[in-house]
Amino acid sequence: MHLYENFSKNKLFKDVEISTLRELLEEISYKKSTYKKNDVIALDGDVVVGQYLMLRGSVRGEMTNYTGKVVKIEDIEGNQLLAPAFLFGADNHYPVDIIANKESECIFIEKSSFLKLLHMSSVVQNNFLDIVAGKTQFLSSKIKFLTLQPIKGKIADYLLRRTRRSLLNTIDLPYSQDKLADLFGVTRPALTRALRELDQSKIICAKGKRVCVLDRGKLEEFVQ
Amino acid sequence: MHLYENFSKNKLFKDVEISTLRELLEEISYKKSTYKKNDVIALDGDVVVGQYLMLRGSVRGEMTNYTGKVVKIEDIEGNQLLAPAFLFGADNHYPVDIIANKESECIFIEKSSFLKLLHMSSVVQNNFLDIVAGKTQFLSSKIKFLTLQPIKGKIADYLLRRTRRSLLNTIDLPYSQDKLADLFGVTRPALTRALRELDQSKIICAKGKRVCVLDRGKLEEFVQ
DNA sequence: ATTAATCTGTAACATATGTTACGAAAATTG
DNA sequence: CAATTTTCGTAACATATGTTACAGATTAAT
Repeated sequence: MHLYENFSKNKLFKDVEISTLRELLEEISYKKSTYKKNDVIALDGDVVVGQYLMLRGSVRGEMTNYTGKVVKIEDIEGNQLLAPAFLFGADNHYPVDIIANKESECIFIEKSSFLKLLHMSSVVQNNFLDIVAGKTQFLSSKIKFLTLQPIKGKIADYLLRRTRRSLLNTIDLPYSQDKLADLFGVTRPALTRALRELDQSKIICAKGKRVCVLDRGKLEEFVQ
Repeated sequence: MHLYENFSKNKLFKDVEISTLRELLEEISYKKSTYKKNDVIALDGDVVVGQYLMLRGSVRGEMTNYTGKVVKIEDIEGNQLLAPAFLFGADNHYPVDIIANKESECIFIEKSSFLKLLHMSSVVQNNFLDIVAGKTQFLSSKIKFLTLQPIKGKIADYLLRRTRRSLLNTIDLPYSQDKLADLFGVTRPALTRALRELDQSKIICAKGKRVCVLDRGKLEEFVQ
């Protein structure tokens, strides 16, 4: 598969024909990098001088403080932009550490080239605006999630969202409890404790990574 | 002063000549509303069907949960956009309650008109992108502020930022402790307690709204 | 100036979560 | 399969913050 086809799956190029995309890309310069698991792509505070487009793989954005507390903000999988909102606006610094979850491949486009790209195509420009707006929306809900509810609320929120569409009430957690604790901004023993208590109250049945929602109504009461 | 001059102070129209602005505004329709103190401009969850531009006044955006816990996200003063990132992207719902702090005046532009406005002027379009990006940046730092540090860290962060540029180490808090507690996402007695403890440790001197930083170094240790 | 409303300091107590530590279970690696 | 590493369950204890309540201080309204 040629690089263009990889590019074209990126949300930035939604509704852009491959032929158009080829023309666009011929006008700008970019470079490709490959990252191994746990490689650091960018550090919190680094100056943002261009835009990363992920072609394949998985990376995570996480915040840490001096004491080592971690809050994972999100996993970014596949064909996305990294930190899209930080090339513009007043504060051009990465807000998180960006770290590869597994072998990943990115394209880096310098700001001047990226601006050119946006100016050449209003479709790309609109896509970019949608992406940035989506990021703001994501962060808003993240604040709600992180600040407005205690641990059981977060568990309930997390489980209910992930079993909403499936007919089954059972899911396999995609993370270890340790990672999930980072996502919730709490410690691992606290998360385990909360899971155990929900299990003992027969609201969920949690055995390792497999979790089954037994009483949706009661679980909903924890979401705030 | 004519309405146009009020508009032109809005960040959306940065670097737009008044004459150009007049032409732009003649092409689109909008309506003006006035709000009294504590009037609700939009509620969390309402569908976003257009863009509010504030012309004067002060409003706040705050999140609440069912139990009444409040987290004030920000005060928006003067010539700004309200919830700019929520007209685009996938989730077109207000993420917060938007409430007038005092008598305020807004213009409402429906989405179709607003799109027209963006398409008519690339300067306006760039400004809008900067505004949305700035919002994301603001929310990122908000997450750090709210989740990564305990109360004294928040106080330290707040005080240090506000005395950084001033030669004096003294500031008058612009809010009551009650409002400040909302901004920090904590309860008022907890905030008072923390302030008192910092006062007793001679790190700050807090009497009512007047707060003086006595030991910058020690205060910085609380910021994480 | 008086009254009413709001704000501040305080305290006793409840609760949620963090800290640290350890062994058992499970998964991964050689 | 055995060895190693990671993950999970658990517990005792520490700490931060929430809850509720009340009185004195300050500010705003009449």
